[in-house]
Amino acid sequence: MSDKNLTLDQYRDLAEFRRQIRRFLHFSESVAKEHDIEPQQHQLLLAVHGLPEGVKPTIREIASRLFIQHHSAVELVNRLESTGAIKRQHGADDKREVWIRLTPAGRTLLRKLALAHRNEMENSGPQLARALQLVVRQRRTAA
Amino acid sequence: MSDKNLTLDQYRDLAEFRRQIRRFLHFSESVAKEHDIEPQQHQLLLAVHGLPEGVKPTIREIASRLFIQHHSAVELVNRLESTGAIKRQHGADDKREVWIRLTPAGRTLLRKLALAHRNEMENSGPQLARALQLVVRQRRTAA
DNA sequence: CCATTTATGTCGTGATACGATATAAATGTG
DNA sequence: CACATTTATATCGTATCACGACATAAATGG
Repeated sequence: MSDKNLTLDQYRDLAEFRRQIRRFLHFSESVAKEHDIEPQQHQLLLAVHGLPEGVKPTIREIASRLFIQHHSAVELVNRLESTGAIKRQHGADDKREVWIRLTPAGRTLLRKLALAHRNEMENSGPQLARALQLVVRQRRTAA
Repeated sequence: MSDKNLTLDQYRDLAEFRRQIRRFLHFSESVAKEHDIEPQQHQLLLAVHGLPEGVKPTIREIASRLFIQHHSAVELVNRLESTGAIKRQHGADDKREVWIRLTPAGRTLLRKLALAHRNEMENSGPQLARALQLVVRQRRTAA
């Protein structure tokens, strides 16, 4: 099914794919810091605000969506709360839960960042798509 | 040219795109740690081995390709050298330069990781492509 | 009613990336 | 050819982040 070796071109395609991801992430980190927010905190804001319909914005849910442990999410929430971008709201139903709510300041901040990202996708989008295509294509035509 | 507002769906598409990137990176980090190497060190190995034809594997070149400062690359190289995955080779031409060379152990390690990534792309590839498409499409049909 | 599970929080640690700073080799300019 | 400048690498202290280990409180299930 899958060959046990890789050609040099396959390494290069993988490297180029990672490079494009890093290019995008580097842009994202720069924009975040220009707006005085740490990159990971920005991503938590986006994850909360971009939650699908009907999903509760709890610590655990967000941690799961960010692929981090719950206590890592707790720390991000602590920092975001201290800067005033979010506030904690204790669960009305289940009192163990903590619901994360963006403050007006948090929403304003996220909107600026999201607009910058939307614009950047005009550059990153095609480059990422191309690099991704090369990796996936090589995968299919291997063997 | 670009609207100053975003719909909730646009936030959700951006969030989903970031989620897919994080899913892939989380997989990548897991595989790296299973092979007893730190994620960033793995990426440096790949960047070196996947260098285009004729590009010198110097610290500065690699730092540029990873979008990090040169001294951050120095630290990664220090750790990789201490684990025996790479070795430093002083530039024959320009004695200031340090050329990074994978050791046989480093190449074996990278090959295992690259194979695992190539397989994973079968899952991540389509999911990433779909999420990316939604973000870029929304960008085009906005306004 | 109490053992267990679930949700969140605290603490200490290690990897990473950075700015500031340092050193050595190469280069340019008079 | 001296010497100021640039280039390539390295060191040091600091902050963010993610983790494992552990703790606490609320919900749940025999």
